Amino acid sequence: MSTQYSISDLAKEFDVTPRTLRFYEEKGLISPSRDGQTRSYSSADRTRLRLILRGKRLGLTLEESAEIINMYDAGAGSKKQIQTLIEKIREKQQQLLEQQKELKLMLTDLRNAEKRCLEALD
Amino acid sequence: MSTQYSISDLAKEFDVTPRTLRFYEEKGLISPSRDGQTRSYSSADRTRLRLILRGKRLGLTLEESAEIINMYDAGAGSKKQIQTLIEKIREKQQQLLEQQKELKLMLTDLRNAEKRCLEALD
DNA sequence: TTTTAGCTTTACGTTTACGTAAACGTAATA
DNA sequence: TATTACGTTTACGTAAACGTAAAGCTAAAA
Repeated sequence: MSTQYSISDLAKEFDVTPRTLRFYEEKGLISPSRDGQTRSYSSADRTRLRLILRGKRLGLTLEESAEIINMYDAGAGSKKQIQTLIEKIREKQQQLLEQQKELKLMLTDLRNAEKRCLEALD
Repeated sequence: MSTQYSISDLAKEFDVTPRTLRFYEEKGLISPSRDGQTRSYSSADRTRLRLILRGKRLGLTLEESAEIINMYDAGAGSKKQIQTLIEKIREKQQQLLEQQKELKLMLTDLRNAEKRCLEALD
């Protein structure tokens, strides 16, 4: 059998609580299989979790992350579906590029603030 | 008198509701003066608002934005205060740099997803 | 003068992303 | 055998960031 993870395995690895993982499942973000009653996470589930958390660190909502993740998984689908996906992907890329600009602005400002503070230390 | 703005002036310019501006004031993020009973925003207030919203677009909480903004404004203060500020500024810079990495990762992933989708269109 | 437009405060409602506790099952360990 | 550790579901609670509605003041326009 391929590697499977328990709920607390993943919780510890990614520093979240089991509650969080159950919540993500409730929201349809991850769908681990069951070993009897208990959840069993595949490495694909683990990857999904990593992507969700990456999205969170960028300030995305869970829904937005779900949208992006479903883009990765979209190999199948009709031509029309795929084209819609491509549009959404490009939209999201645009958003991230904007965010990158804001981030640079803020970093510049912070460096200036630091400089002023250092100068104030004379 | 220097330029002053009404609550709806700023709301329109930054595409937020007056409620949002009152909320920020309630949280101590902006402190417009009063023209009798009504709020009157200076260009400094306007700048603070711009910084708050920039922080929001980066996924910062209002409290985090407030922290950063207070860094900009910190010209005065004791040496110890300033040194504490500098540490916080560097911390925040570190966070933003990490965020920048995540962002690049996600952009790369999205470009790959786009590519796969395009290839699936054969 | 009455209506309209915009401002105010007060206060309860809403969504997101979980936290926390109750009540229970199971399996290994003391 | 009883405790400990881990899992489950169900359900109410919570913080953040506003939305929305009520009730009232004020000035300009119809």
